[in-house]
This record gives sequence, structure tokens and C-alpha cells, in this order.
Amino acid sequence: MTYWLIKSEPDVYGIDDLKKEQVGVWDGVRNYQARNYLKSMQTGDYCFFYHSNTKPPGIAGLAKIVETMVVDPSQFDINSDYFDPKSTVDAPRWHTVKCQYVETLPELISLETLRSHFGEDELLVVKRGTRLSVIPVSFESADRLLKIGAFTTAFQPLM
DNA sequence: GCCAACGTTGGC
DNA sequence: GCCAACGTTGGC
Repeated sequence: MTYWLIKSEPDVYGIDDLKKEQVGVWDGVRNYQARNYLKSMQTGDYCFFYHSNTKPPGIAGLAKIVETMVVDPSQFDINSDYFDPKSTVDAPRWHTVKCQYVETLPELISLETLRSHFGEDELLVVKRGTRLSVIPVSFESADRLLKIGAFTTAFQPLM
């Protein structure tokens, strides 16, 4: 089991949207490094749901992977911003996951708070200039995050 | 709105 | 394969 941090702009798709849907396809990732992380996700992995490009940015809640290696449907949708003309149904370029809503934090863990607890090497999202939208989180950092935020889900973060 | 960081594109 | 130009992300 692995922990991840997944970024999204709440104006586009935030934790409230996932709560409404309960299960959502994490579509629209068009960066190979992020995609490779998505492809390595396993059912049952937890994702810290990070709100970017908002005030203040930070971790807003928690999601869980319920399906892996999902073919991102938006790559075939000519009307989508994420349409990829080089992708074919036989050889899709973009795979992703389905996430299930777990919980929303009563109080967002702001980027500022994250920076006060973690160094750049401990949690990549605090590193200036990091644009990667899917980031692995070590067990150690996940354990600390779970203590910093008011999570209600029971965890066994260290394995 | 600015701009640093950095990924991608395309000419050569 | 290099690298300049360009586009995007995302904090501030």
C-alpha cells in the first residue's frame, strides 16, 4: 500500500465534487511522470487530496483508489481539453485510476502549514516549482500528515 | 497579474 | 540529439 498526494484545482474538480460523485475517474493528467505514478497505483492506496491554484492551497481531504489502469476517456473526446489526437483505442496513451471519496478535513492543511512541518525532501509538494500533480508520499510523511490533520479515518500508515 | 520553474515542441 | 522558443502550472 502506498500513499499519494493528488492535486486538483477546486474550481475545476475539488473534494466537494468527489464527495458528490463518491467515485470519480481522475482524468485529464497529461504529464508522463504523473501518468507513470497513476499507473503504479494499487487498489486501496490512499490519496491526500490537494487543492491547488486557490487561496490558500493545501490538503483538503482524503480519497482512496478503487480501480486501477482505467483508460482515461477524455483522450478520445474531441470536445475535451484533454483530447489527444495521437491516442487510439487500441493503444491508449493515458491510463488513470478511479478514486473513492473518504473524507473532507474540517480544516484544510495549508501549504504554509505543510512547509512548517516538512522539508522539500520529505514532501515534494512543499518544494517551490514542483508542478507534478501526482506525488508519492512516504509512509513516514503520511504518518505525520495524519497526525497534523484532523482525519477521522482509522489508519495503519506504517507498513 | 506577475513570474519562476519546467515540460514540450520543433527546427536544425 | 541539441536547444531555443513557447506554453503551462501554480504560488504569491
